Amino acid sequence: MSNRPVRVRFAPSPTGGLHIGGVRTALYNYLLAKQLGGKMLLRIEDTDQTRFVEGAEEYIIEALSWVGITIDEGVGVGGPHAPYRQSERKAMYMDYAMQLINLGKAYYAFDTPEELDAMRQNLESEGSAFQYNAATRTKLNNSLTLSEAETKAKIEIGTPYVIRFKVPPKEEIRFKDIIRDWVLVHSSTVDDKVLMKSDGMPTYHLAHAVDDHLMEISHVIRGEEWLPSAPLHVLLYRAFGWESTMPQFAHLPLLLKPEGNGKLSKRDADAGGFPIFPLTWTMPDGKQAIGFREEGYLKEALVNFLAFLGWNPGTEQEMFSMDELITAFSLERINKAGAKFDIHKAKWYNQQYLKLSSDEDLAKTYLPDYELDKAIKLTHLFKERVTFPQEITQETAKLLKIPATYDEATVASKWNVDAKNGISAFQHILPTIENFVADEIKHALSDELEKLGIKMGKMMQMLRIAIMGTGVGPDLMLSMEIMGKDEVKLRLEKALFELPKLL
RNA sequence: GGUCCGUUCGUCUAGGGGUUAGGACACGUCCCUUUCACGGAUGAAACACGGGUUCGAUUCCCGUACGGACUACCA
Repeated sequence: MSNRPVRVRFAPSPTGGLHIGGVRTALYNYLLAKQLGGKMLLRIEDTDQTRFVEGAEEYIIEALSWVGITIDEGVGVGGPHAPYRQSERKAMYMDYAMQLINLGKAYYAFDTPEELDAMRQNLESEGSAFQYNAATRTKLNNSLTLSEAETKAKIEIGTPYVIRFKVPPKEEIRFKDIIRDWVLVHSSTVDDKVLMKSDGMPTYHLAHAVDDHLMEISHVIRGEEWLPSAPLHVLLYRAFGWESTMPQFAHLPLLLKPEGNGKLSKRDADAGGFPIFPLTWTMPDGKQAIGFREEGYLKEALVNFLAFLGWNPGTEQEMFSMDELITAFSLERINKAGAKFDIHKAKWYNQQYLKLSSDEDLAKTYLPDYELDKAIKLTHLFKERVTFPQEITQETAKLLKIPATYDEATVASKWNVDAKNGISAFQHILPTIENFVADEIKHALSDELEKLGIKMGKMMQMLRIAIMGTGVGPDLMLSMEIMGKDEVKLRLEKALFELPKLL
């Protein structure tokens, strides 16, 4: 059971944009597969036709590929167990369900959704919950209470039915979860879940168990929301006689709201001003939910951040490339408790990875309209000051525009005789600076100021205002170098004309 | 309500019967600096509570509290 080849799967439903928690689940699956030389499968669980959303599958594939999760087998790439879309495997699930019926481990049920709802509501008003199980199934409308002939007749005339699993009574279900260790549940608390729906489609429970078995999945790594139904799944494996090859389970801690309590939702993301989808997702109604990619997150940063939400290597290393994650990862080091989603850390990672990116690469993609040399200089100027790469574009645009206004508060406090004389002096010597580069500009300026007895600190702030309009920004000398002598001359003239008017 | 899972700084977490309970993000202060940022240094900041077990419990056990997930012919 544990020495089988490692085969894991990510099995999302195509119901919309891929939640960031799903990306983490896929990532953990991928890390384990790569580390152990196994295979990563992508299976699309589209058994609920009512929730199917056009484009979701393509989106999932693109999202995984963007973060660097490569699929060895599955939708989009094919493989020996094709098809990998459950809707295309529809016919076989009924065969498996029939197997259980013939074994007496499943039965037909004719109760209508309305009848069941009514019973639920009734019991709920009394403070208890309805369960379709050993205690109630003998009183309900199913093949256990009907005669064989009656059942047959009902089916023949087309009465809608479902197939339910007959949970064995009085059994301790014990299974080992890699993250939570042994979990013990009594079979009396698990319901006779529907296996086949009346539309002929299997439910998740049947479909995933059958597929995981057929696809020889070795580890089921999924969210904690599946933990309560895991006992049912174990029972299913037993009923089919597949227990010896049952996958190992690992139920991942949930991603929680940044503040307050509960599962992380789209709402929280909107409220917190951060994305919840890896890529921008366009909803059927045309509304868009921005993605991490479009927001400016680098995939390396997202992956590193996500990997650390619920897992850590046990060392003090914070930065991990995908390859490093693959070697360091282990299911045993995953936490049990849910992790609050704090976007601050993601931004920090982004900044770190941005600093690590090459100036040239960034320049080419974020400043494509500039001559490469200049673009590289600009990138260098801004790279370490911003969180997102597109800010390089924005900051560049600001830098290269002659200031329309000047920061009045700073002008009010810094404009003095020294500043005025210093700026004028700088304007005068400007033509004499042959090689207009940062170092030369700085030397020329400080030499001149020394002659005049003006301290550099007395006028630098005002010089910055004169050139840039604002009191804060990147290295001024470098900025001037990039904009060029003529531009600086122009700005000084304008400033000397405008600034006195502000007093 | 029932079942299951969980609980170390504000957040992500390390650790684990005897520790000054460690790191990272965020925050404060200082240094660097023409400003801001980066970087460096530094500070504040945590074992939910109550019982056991033990020479000793944050660590093991049991309760309680709190939180979460699930409780669909959704996944």
